[in-house]
Amino acid sequence: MSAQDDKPKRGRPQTLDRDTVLKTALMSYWTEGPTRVAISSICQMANVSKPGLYREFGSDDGLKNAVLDLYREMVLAPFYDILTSNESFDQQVEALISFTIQDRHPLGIPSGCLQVAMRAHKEELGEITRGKVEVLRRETLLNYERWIERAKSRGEFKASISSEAAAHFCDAQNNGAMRMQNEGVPNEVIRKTLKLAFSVMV
Amino acid sequence: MSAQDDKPKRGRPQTLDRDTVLKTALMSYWTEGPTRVAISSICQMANVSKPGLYREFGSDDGLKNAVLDLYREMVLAPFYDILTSNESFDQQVEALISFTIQDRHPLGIPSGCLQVAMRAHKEELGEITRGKVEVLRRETLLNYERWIERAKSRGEFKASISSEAAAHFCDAQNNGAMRMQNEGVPNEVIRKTLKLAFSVMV
DNA sequence: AGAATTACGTAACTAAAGGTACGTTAAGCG
DNA sequence: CGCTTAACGTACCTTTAGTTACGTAATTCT
Repeated sequence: MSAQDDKPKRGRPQTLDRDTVLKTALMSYWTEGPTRVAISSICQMANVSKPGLYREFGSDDGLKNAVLDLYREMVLAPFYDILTSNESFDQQVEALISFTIQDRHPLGIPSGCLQVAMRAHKEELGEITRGKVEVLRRETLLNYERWIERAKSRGEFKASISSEAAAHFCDAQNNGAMRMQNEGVPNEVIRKTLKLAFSVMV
Repeated sequence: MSAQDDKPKRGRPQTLDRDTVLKTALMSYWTEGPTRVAISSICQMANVSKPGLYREFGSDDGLKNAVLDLYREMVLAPFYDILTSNESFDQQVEALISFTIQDRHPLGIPSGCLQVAMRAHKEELGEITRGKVEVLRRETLLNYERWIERAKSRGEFKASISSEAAAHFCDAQNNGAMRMQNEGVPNEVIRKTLKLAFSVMV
């Protein structure tokens, strides 16, 4: 199991940089939309050949699936972290809002959310990617649910509603914020809608 | 201006039924998603030839644009009507929720909302359709805004938030509900999230 | 060194979808 | 009747995007 770097490599060494391809694809999908980026375009940007990419990821579907894994690690995990932090519930809500509507230009981060986009385009994705999207959706909802359960047990959650429905509610607010961002609604307006929405819980 | 039915028709009479094509396309786009239905497929279902359809609508873009007009008339207008009814604000809210989560199977209506789908796929649409989508988006927001202004002037609107932001908030809730419907969330859960959301306003 | 192995990338192939050229047909007009 | 007008629909064209066949190059093993 100790897959060290020193593999006794046989045959021509690989020059394709998996990480570069993944990051290139991630940013493209995020910026342009997951169904609007051609494999060829990714190959050009990442300076790899099409067969090279196919050797590494198997298919368009395989690539998107791998990109989602990366997105989960880079974006979703930090988001989830807020939900399990040691802050108070209303501090966490505040953190979620800040995370969501932070000014992204300076950070080189595209607007919107790749998960939201993938979910909106679910039907146009391959089988593997669709499966991953569904897994991430459930994971997201579960994280919200646990967060709310914890807040309830501390008496910090005010609304009288099932944690399941509350999780869907939070998810809807986040989706809405990401959509507004894509549609060009000013960040301040988005912030107000989120504040209003979350005010029913704290 | 009196374009009566009795046109002095010259040349071969048209057999293509514009209305049938529009309804067929509308239901297909609504059910499958506006970017997942091929022109050829609509032609087959509506029993028209491709050149025939192109003669009538000019292009894929023209067809989608015309379909949106029909959707506005068939679905959005009745929705807007709720916002201008003579009921009290909370009755209107109740009506909106009922309209949104009504059981559609018996009525032969697909789940989700074509406007929501079009907005989510805006980048993949032609210029004309994209324009129409934007017009409808503004119209929807404006209708919410007027509704809220009216409720405020009657003292029925409780939240202290600009009408603009409140309109975006309502729009987000509706979008969220339609997305949940597409993702298979039970109607009762959707109802609960809507109740929770709108509870901040009444 | 040469056999075995593995990755490389050019140049195709294939399918799907939007769109159209063009000969045909059905009407009114003179 | 034939001329004009206008819609009809078969059979194509064109582009785009996912995918791969195949000859070549770079390594390790014996």
